[in-house]
Amino acid sequence: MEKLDDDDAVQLAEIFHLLGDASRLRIVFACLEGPISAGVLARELGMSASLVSHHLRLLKAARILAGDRRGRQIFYGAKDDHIRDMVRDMAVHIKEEI
Amino acid sequence: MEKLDDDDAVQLAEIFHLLGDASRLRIVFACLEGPISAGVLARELGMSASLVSHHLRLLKAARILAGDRRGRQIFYGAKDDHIRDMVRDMAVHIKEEI
DNA sequence: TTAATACTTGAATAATTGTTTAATTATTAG
DNA sequence: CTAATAATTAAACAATTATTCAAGTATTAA
Repeated sequence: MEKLDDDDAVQLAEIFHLLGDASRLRIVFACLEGPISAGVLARELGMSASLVSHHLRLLKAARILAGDRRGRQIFYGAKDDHIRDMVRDMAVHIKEEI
Repeated sequence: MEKLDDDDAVQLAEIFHLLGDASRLRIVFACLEGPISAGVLARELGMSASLVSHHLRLLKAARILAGDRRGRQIFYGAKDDHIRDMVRDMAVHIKEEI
């Protein structure tokens, strides 16, 4: 890992870009702790349901989060363990740095 | 590492946001390979000198890159080893994921 | 000094994107 | 069935930001 071609750069940048918004990042971290419904996310983070939903759509599309419907609620969590570890590791790295 | 308060989210998001642009990401990776002048960066990446300079300013401000003047050229590289490792690790994680 | 090179800066533009508002779909309870 | 809850969607808006263009500041060579 040293070389980064143009397509890699675009793909990588897309993921970084998704994590590069404070609202979305807070949503992602809230989901890392365990499945949480869209409504509870909105309430706990103090965002409108609409805004949370918009961000969830992007995070789902990027396969960072996954939704699991149960009744009329949809619970969101990390798409898989690898994603969870990745996000945590990146946060650890950056927090050490600052 | 589980809790992320609002300030953390903003700070973290700022770094992610900087890496979340393909042009800037290509600049960062080019600099990871070793000190490289702004002009060579522009030529090799096919960007205008002005654009590269604007991006370098942001990356310097965030202490991701550092510049070292030598004659009339300024060579840019990772601010320190920790930054270098961090960026590489994040890229590795994400490339594994996709 | 002047001329040339290397890089930066500021202003303007073009494009993207985060957020809101209002309307809509899905699911369940009565 | 209707009413109520949970979430999504579309359109519009506001704000941010990537990029370009033109002018400006260092540094060195002649």
